[in-house]
Amino acid sequence: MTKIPNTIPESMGACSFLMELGSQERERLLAMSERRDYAKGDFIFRAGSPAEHVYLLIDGRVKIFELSSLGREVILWFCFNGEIFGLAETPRGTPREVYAMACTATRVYAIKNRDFRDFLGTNPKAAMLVIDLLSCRMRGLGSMLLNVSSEDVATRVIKLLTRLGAAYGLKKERHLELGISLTHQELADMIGTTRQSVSTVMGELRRQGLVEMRDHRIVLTGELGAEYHQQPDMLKNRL
Amino acid sequence: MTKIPNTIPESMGACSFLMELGSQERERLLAMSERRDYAKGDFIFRAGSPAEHVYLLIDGRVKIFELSSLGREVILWFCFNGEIFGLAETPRGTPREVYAMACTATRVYAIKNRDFRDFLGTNPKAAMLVIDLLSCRMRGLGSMLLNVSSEDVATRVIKLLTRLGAAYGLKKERHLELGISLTHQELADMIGTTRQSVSTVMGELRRQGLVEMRDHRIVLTGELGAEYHQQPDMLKNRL
DNA sequence: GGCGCACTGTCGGCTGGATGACATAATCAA
DNA sequence: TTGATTATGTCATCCAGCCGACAGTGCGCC
Repeated sequence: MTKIPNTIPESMGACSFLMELGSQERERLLAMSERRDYAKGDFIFRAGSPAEHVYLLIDGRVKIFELSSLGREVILWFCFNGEIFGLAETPRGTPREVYAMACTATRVYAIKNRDFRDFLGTNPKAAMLVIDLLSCRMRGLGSMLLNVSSEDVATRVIKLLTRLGAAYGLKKERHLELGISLTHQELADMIGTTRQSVSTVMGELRRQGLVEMRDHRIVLTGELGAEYHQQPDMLKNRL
Repeated sequence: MTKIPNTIPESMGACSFLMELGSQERERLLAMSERRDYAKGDFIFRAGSPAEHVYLLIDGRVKIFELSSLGREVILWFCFNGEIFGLAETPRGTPREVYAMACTATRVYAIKNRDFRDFLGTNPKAAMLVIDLLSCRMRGLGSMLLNVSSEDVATRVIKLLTRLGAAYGLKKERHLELGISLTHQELADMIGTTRQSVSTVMGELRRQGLVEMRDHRIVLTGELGAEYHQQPDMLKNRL
């Protein structure tokens, strides 16, 4: 019932939540929550709407993003099994500032703000976990900001791949296969560029033997797959 | 001794920390901390160094930033009296990922990670404050990311001014004067552009009567100063 | 005073990358 | 199978904004 599939990459543990809770607390949390299912493409919440719940992601993939004034998506991060999202606007009760959309069929448990707050108040360990989680996401946003605001597109793609590799990579021999499949459009929305530019860069990287595709998954090979030990010339200062 | 000057704009209360603590907890915290003074331009910590303390800012202004591979500064935020910083790397004990530099003569109280963690563990209210704080900063970074990755320079400047106005603005008659003075270079580093571009845009805004300078402080006038009630044509979709 | 330094204003030339367009897969539904 | 939809590869065009340069201004310091 509360099966948390162990397909969650270990490295994500840092940002997972359910797994880090003791089973007792987990049960307590789930007891005060309400199950909801969403189809691919459904919004779980939208910017501007009141923030009344936090969400535990049980199954599926959720995209957290903003919309620019021209309607462009800016993806802040993805959520996977066991992660919690919808936290940031909770404390002050301000309206949502981001969108959360199910990328696949998705099951979540929704918890009322007030209940969650009470839970944290009586659960220092859980509160600490939330602090860790927010810190982790903050650092992520910080490094995204660094990327977007002062690196060229090729660098941004490489850094993004590296980051994804660190977060969702599954080791295979000497390679690193991303456990998730993303479109060029999604990659572009994560680094503030266009689909075309991503296609071009990915083409170059493939030709240089740095990435390849295996059934829709990106595989980091060669220097990119080898855990950043030495940096080849073309990667210099880009990781 | 622990005087927190009331020059702190009220709107910043959301992100201030010391002020929100009860005086008892405040004393307890300060008791376990160590005072340190920095001159303008000193680093309080650097990216790469071990993260051993969190800091309470008692007096002065601190700039939190990253460095791009080309050596460009990317300013994440500024800290003012009463705020806490250096939190994000604390939980995992990972090295610093950002730089903290004193912009003016600065006094801080440094608290050992472990002590701070214990403090939070026994102080649900303080833990909740930290959660609020991190959430608040996360949302800030999110909106910065939105800006940088998909708006043009003029829009980014206007949005930045608006945000600064909301955070640090002091109401004067029909105007909004920023309580801090920033150089064009600093503004540029906050929105991922160049000093020249900022100068140009600020010139335009001045000519259009949207901003003016009063003894080194930026003053938002006209539509920009009037608290975003109606949006004039040129601001449409930019706020 | 007068020197030095840091900040601001402005310009012209150059270019990275956005845009739009189109062709080719690959995927899915019926 | 067939048609529709979505993802990818590639190109020619164009322009926002970066860069380098230089002049003007204000301010602190000796």
